[in-house]
Amino acid sequence: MATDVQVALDRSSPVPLYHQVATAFEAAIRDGSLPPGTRLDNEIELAKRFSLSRPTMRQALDQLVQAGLVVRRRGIGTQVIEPPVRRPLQLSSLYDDLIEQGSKPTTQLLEFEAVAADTDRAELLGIKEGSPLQHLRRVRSIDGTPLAIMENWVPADVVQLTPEQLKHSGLYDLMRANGVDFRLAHQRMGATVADAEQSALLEVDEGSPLVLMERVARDSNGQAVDGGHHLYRADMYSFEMTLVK
Amino acid sequence: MATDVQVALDRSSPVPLYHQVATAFEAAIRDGSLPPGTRLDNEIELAKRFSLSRPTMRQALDQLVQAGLVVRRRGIGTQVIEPPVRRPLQLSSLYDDLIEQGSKPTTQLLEFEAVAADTDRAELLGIKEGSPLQHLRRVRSIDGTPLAIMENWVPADVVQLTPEQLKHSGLYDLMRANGVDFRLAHQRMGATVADAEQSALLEVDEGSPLVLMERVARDSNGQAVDGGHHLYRADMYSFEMTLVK
DNA sequence: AAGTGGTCTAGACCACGCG
DNA sequence: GCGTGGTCTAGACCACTTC
Repeated sequence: MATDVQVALDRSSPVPLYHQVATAFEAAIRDGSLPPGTRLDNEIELAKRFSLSRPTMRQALDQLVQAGLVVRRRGIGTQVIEPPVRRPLQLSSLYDDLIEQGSKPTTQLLEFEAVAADTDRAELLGIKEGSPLQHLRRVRSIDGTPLAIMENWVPADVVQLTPEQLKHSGLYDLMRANGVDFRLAHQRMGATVADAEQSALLEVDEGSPLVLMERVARDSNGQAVDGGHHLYRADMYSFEMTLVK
Repeated sequence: MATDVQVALDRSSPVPLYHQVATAFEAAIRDGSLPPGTRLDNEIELAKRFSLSRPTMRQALDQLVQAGLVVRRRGIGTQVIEPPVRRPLQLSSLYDDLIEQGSKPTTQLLEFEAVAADTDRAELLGIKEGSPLQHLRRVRSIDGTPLAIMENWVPADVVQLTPEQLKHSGLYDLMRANGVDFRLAHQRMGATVADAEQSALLEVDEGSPLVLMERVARDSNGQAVDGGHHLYRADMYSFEMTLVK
């Protein structure tokens, strides 16, 4: 089996070796060099080829498993999996597609104000009631078509935002640039229908389906740094994920 | 900081040591023995305490990170984060979810028939057009309240289902019992609104929001073993997940 | 019996955060 | 400077699948 993946390993790079290797394999799988069903060499052979130890090679392969790109079975080997099929009809990840095509999302800032945390917000973010928050409400559009209404609450002590900044950058980019180190997020996805105001903002009929996402993001201290409530047009957005056992 | 987690390690058990340790910590975190903010001992200390090597102890801690239970930072240490009401991403079915919550779901089998794969279905499952499939359509209720309309396509060569079995078990349980080894699933979530038939089945108003989930599950061979198209009442279902790093 | 991945060990050096 | 997690090595034994 030809598993001729080319890797230019840079041992002086800050990027871990296992990640360099995994990235190379991921690229080879995605561009078709390693078509679905391909059986990779065993990990000892691969480790030898890249002059790595077996544990390091394993760490790279584990990353591919986690990404849902290969399956591994003892006694059998490692095989490239069938990629998920994107159906052109119905719901599609138009947002991702447009981003890949080079379209630029634009953001309209509807509201930006300092507020005190009410009971719900305080509980959600794990902070004291009455704590100072920044509340923002935005509409994100792509090529002039509204895609989402995004409402966020950011604790004032995390970062001080300005309306000017928010017009030119995404919230998360902005927060990262200000030293916020996102580590994990809990999110919940559901569905709802557009009311009068929402339908006007998103340019859809009242009663149209919307994807609802609520998210709490935390930094490396475990401190909540953002609470988000987002509504997406269902005809322009769906959330794809790969679950690995 | 008192990190007095008790573990009865069984080295003769088929359960890996790192998993035994991780499970013990997970239990301690979930039951409050290790409240949020608790700082664990460093991994070398922990390894010594459980008589494990450092890599094995690390593997256990990595599992906790992956589950979104702790954060680790070099130079700082390992800290327990907010109480994990959320469950991690995992392969599951609605039936499994409900069982875990202690509820008693019931299933009504609307349709069960042998069909040949049409173009869409063949592409979705990665099989030949015209291949024999089992098509089923069910309504899942909980305590008498309809929760979901579930439509599935299962290749005939994967498992032979019977209507009788489907009334008493979840589809995934049934398939597992027949030797199907689920390994991964690709799924997509979106939103839609109930049409006349759907609203009648789910006992909601026409135009009510529904959570749409499409899923392709694969076994350890990478073969597609189920294609599902599920509609959930938005007022009774949402999907929670934890994203790490 | 041969080959595979899964687990485990006992070290080593490095990058980072802090005092 | 010190302690922390992050990375990497070079082995070992085992469980499982296939022939």
